[in-house]
Amino acid sequence: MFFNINPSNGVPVYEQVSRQILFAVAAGGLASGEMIPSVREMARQLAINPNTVARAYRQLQDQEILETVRGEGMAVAKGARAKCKSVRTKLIREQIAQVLRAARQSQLSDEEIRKMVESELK
Amino acid sequence: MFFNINPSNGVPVYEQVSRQILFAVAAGGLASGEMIPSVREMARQLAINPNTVARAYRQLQDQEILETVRGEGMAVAKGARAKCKSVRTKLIREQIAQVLRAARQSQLSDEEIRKMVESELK
Amino acid sequence: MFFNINPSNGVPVYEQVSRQILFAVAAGGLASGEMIPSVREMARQLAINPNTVARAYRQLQDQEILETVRGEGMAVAKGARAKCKSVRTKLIREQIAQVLRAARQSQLSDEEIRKMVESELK
Amino acid sequence: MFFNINPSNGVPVYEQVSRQILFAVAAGGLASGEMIPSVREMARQLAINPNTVARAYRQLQDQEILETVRGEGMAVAKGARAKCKSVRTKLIREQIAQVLRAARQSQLSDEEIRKMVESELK
DNA sequence: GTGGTCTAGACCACG
DNA sequence: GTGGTCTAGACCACC
Repeated sequence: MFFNINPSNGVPVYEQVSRQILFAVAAGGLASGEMIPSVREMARQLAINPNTVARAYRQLQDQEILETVRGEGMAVAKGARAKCKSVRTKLIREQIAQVLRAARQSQLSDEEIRKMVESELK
Repeated sequence: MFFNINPSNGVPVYEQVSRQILFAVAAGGLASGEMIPSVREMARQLAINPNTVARAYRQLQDQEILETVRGEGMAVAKGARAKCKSVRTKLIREQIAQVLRAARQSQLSDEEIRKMVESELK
Repeated sequence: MFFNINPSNGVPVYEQVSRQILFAVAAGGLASGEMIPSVREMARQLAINPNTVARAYRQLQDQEILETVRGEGMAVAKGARAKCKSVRTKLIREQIAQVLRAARQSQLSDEEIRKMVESELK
Repeated sequence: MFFNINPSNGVPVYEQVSRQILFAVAAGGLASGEMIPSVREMARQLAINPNTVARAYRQLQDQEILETVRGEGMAVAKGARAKCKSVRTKLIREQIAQVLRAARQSQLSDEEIRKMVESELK
């Protein structure tokens, strides 16, 4: 697992964790049925509190992306990849929509917006 | 003033206020030298706490977009419009950059991103 | 608020809290827009830890039954009543289905099951 | 033995095992005196931990539903069938009572409850 | 004052 | 060993 956590980032740590797992599943780096590192192990690797990891895992469990295997740990649920892909797309889409709304509200023309996007895509 | 405030929105209320004033100036709806409603009046109209309005005004004052007129209240500063336009553009630019970073981190290709932007621009 | 918490009940405390709020909304005891007691206040009344209350509230917020009003507290979201009613019914329905499945799996006839239900309804 | 074990099910695995044996005896699928598979054999078949099977067997032994036969293994005890039937009934009865309590607490009328039960009985 | 996040440490049932 | 729950106490931004 190669996760980067930035604790002073505005984005909550548990969100960073769950999002990176979600993206990893969406990208195929974590397959259905595969076990993920235990709460304690992940906490140790990321140098954060186990409760924070547990919260991230719980969030994914609520979305049926992870499932607990009693006494063993947590595994990627079946059908998780499709779900993660769609969630990922929806997340990005929402963010884009939000920015574009702000941009328009501030009277930028579509052409100006496009130019900004292109210049940021480099 | 036709501002919409949404207190259960994620965005701090004082931010919503100051941003909407900033955008109004940038768009020419508020001209240099024009007086803006008093803290109390604005608070009454928006049904929010006067402290919150004061904070928004203070923030704009720090950016030299508003200025106090002794004994009268606050007015839009000289040169505010140009400043607001540039701030507005920088704000939007930053937001776009941030979203694009997130999109890339989640493994979307530039082409997919462009398509999403276009579809959201409708 | 007249909530009963039983900490040694099998059912997690945060679940008891969120369920009782959900039922109160479903029953009309808490109307949309109404503020609910603050995390700290509720924790004090129930003599439990604020974090536990916060978890219950968060759970309801994820279901869009509660919403946070910045700096003020949490309020019952609009449309919450209908949602609570349907969730409540679904919860009960699931439990009933589960029990009936168990009953049938253990070879009880429908008639015997009906008799048990009636006798328990007293 | 045709048992289904689901480790990500909420119900402890050892409970699932012991309950399914209990039901099998109650239903007559396992007669008094009949040997049941050894701990190891059962564990192999169900692909679970032998300790878990042992715990299930021990539980049934405590209820005098299974008994050890020196040097041979475990067998269904004399009088087990009647006992299993009564345990089974008690279990179901308790579950029904519990659900009905929950249903009432959530303000459903007896009539509504009956309707739900009937609809779930199909 | 409010909720939100994070840490720390404890206890539990389960396998 | 695993996850789940709960407590306690700290810090933050916001109103």
